Amino acid sequence: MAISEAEAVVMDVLWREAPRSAEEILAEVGPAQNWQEGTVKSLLNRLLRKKAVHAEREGRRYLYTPLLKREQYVQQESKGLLDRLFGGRVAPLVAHFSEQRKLSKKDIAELRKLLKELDDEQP
Amino acid sequence: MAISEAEAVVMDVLWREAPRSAEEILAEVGPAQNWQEGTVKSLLNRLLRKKAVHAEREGRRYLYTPLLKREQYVQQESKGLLDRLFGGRVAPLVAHFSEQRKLSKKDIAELRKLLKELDDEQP
DNA sequence: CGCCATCATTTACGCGTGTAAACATCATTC
DNA sequence: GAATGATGTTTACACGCGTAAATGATGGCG
Repeated sequence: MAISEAEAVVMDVLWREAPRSAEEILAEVGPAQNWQEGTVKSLLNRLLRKKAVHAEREGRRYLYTPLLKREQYVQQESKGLLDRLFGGRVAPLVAHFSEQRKLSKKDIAELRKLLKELDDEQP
Repeated sequence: MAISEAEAVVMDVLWREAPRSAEEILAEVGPAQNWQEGTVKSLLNRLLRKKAVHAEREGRRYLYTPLLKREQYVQQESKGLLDRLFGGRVAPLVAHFSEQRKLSKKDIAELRKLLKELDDEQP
């Protein structure tokens, strides 16, 4: 089963640093999200059930470690969107952002560099 | 309220051609999706409630037309993903697909063309 | 040892979703 | 004009999600 958006917020904390306790996660995510302790605990339990995190007892509490890798998650999510909206092809997606004027100078520079590298690697 | 994935499938049919009757929509989407008539009707009603489509009586049935434009929907969806996963920047997204070897020759060619055009337009 | 503070686990609840059956409406045919 | 068939509308139901309160377990303190 796919992990939900709220769950992904918790994963994000763990991807930045792990292992972490529920309390630490709450501290990092509570203010921005306005979540209470119970909320975070529930999300952690659902993530456990989905085998997206692993919990290891440390004294009185548990420390949580991500099992699902960020790269995997990003992969699934972006492939889903790409397939649903752009026929699975990257260029139309970029074209979309381009039309939308959502390409920053920095983006353009980086894209150029990226293409150059692809060139070099495959002459 | 945002439109759901199943609802988007119905919208897709309407974006390809509109107006259309429920029956026509079912004919196009039923086989692939394994949906029954009631399902499509419900989705249409929810889309009506969300003001994503408009219905106009034509004799005994209704003809549905999209109100939400495909471009708007694509915009929302892709901005959401971009913000959530790539800090709102396009280049990292493309880099991600590049690492994943998801860039086809065609993609690369098109991206190159796109960058060239951006160049020309803003000398 | 018994109680309090900490954690975690369970249970709850309203809401959207996917899916569809039940019901209502209305035009067409006998 | 009543029965039939085609459409649309209402209602239903299980499930995941966001959010949190209630309950349970456990280790430390007096």
